Parts: sequence; structure tokens; C-alpha cells
Amino acid sequence: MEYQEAKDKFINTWGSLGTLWGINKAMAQIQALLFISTKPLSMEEIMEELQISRGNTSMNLRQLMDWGIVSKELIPGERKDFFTTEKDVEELARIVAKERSRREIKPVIKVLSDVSSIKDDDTEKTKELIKQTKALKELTDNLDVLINKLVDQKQNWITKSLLKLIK
Amino acid sequence: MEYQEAKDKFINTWGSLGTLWGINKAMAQIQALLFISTKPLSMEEIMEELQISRGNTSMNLRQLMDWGIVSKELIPGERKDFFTTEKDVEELARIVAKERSRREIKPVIKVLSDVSSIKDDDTEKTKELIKQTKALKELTDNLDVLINKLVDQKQNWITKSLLKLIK
DNA sequence: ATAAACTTTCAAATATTATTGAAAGTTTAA
DNA sequence: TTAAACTTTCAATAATATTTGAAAGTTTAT
Repeated sequence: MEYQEAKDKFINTWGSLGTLWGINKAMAQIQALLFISTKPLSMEEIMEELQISRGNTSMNLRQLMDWGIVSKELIPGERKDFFTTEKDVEELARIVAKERSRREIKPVIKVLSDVSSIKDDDTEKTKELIKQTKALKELTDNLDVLINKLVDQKQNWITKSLLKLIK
Repeated sequence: MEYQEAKDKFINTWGSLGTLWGINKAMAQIQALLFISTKPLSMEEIMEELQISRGNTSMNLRQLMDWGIVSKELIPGERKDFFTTEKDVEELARIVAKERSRREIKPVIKVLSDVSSIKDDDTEKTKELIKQTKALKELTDNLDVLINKLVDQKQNWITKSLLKLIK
């Protein structure tokens, strides 16, 4: 496999993986492109490489910046903005995990917490609703804590965590 | 909050959460409905409760069964099929984690592995592609192992894992 | 202040994905 | 067998999400 083919394959796979996880294709592809780029890229270059429109590029770069995964790089003497992504995979994973926790998990915990604390009217169906949503709430809560704990271990978190779990 | 409101809220939240994670709304809602039901439900009952078509119900029940989270329950003397979902949250989480590993993570590892093993032609961009995809491959690999290890701890896996990680 | 260079916004267009419903298929009881 | 009861399939349709592109907005150099 040659460079160009490998690059395309990586960007496309990353793009469809994104889709599968509720992240849109362009957003994932831009990140992938920056991730393997040897230098910061301008909007023009991104549009050109991925064959997407200016508007699309702009909106998705904004989202990536909101996630904290991509940042603007000011290049002296250049009028345009240039963009880079976090290059360290562990730091990247850390950011993504934290953001997903904040954006997706926390709000769900809130709903589960509300639903599971309705007044028990002593009917079987109410009891079941309370019991099951409470169990789900506890699981989600614990998972969230677990993820945040994992991710907070500053260096080599995965390796460290693995070692501990082996017993 | 009354029973009906809490139930609707739960089913709807679960439905939109599904969407966010690449699982379609009806599929997530059916699972949610079964999860808080006190008894197995027929297709008719599911259609009625969620206001969705027969075809939609049938297809999504099939998918839930393919995932291994819903199963047919044969009720003696009944002609219709009845359906239940796994009621234990930990077992549910275990199944979902295993399936996502198999369906989504493993194939990505394969692609990353292929891409990162292209022939090094000693250009800077090829070196960067190899370096970055290799790092990503290793991270994904390790995360996958970690998830599977967590999930394989038969009882109270989250609690146990948490304790270990506290140090 | 002006205008060129560049970025953002957002309504409309396009593409993708989910849903419907009726026909085809299957199972069961008599 | 036959036919009623039930389930599945899938082409057509509807709903949703993404993308475009041009106008509006912003910044910077002169």
C-alpha cells in the first residue's frame, strides 16, 4: 500500500467511524487529516484535500475547536488561519472522554435520577420503573466515575489501569 | 412527576441517547419499553405503546435480538411471540460492551494496523502517517483489552474496578 | 476610511437514514 | 389440506442530518 492509498483509507475509515458514533463525517475527516499532517493546514488546504465546501469546513472546524481537539495556529506573516489537532493520542482520548462525559453522560444521569425518584404509588409497574431506572442510574454514575478516574491518571493511563486490573 | 410522564421521559431520553450513539430511535425505545415492563410484550403492544409501524417494530426487534439484548419468550397457549430484554443492568452493559468491541473496535484496529504498516519511503509525511496511526492503533488496542477485561469480571465489575483504581 | 483577504452564517438543496404499509412468507390449529 | 394468525420483507415515502454557496461579517494593511 502506497502513501496516498493509506492516507485515504485512514481518513475514510475515521470518517465512517465518526458517523457510527454520532460525529459527522466531515468533522472526523478534518481531524484525521490534521492528525497525520506534518504541518498546520489552512481552510483552503482542508477544503481541497477533502473536497468539501468552505461553509462545511468552517462549521466543523468550529466544532472541533469547541471540543478542544483542534486549535488555531497563527503563522507569522500569514493572513490566513492555520489549524492543528492534538497530536498525542492519550491526551486526545482524555479530552474526548471528558467531553463525552460532560455532554452526554451527565445529562442522562440527571434524567435517570429524576425518573427514578418519582413517588412510589405501590403499583407493580411504578415499582418496576423505579427499580430499573435506579439500577441504570447507578450503573451510569459508576461508569462515569470510572471513566473520569481512568482518564485523570496523568501518564500512561491505559497501561497503568491494565496492570491494576490484572490483579 | 406521575408514572406516565416518567415512563415517557425515560423512553424518549433513551431514544435520543440511542440516536447520539448510532443506534436508531425505535430500537432504543423498544429496549427501554421492555426494560421497564413488568411482563413480556407482544408486537402489537409495542406498536401501540410507541406508535410505530409493524415493519419497524419487527426489524428493530430483530436487531435487538442480534445484539443479544432482547429475546423471544414463548407464552404457553399464546399464538403470538412475546419479547423481553435483559433486565440486569450489569449483564446488559457487558453484552453491549462486548458487541461494540466486536462490531466496531476490532475492525478499526485492523485498518489502523494495515495503514500503519505501509512501507516507509523515508519521506516526512509517510513517517508521520506511520507514527500517528501506530500510536492510535496501540491506544485502541489497549482500550479494547481494558474494556474486555473490565467486563469479564463476572460480578460487580464496576465497583471492583473502581476499588482497584483508587490504588 | 477603504478595500482586499479572509471567515462565518444560514436558508436552500442534497444526501442519508428511518419508517411505513401492504404483499409475501411462515406457522399453527382444526 | 386449508385458512386464520401472525411475522417478515422491502420498495416507496417521510424524516433527519449534512452540505453547499453566496451574502454578511470581520480583520488587517495601507
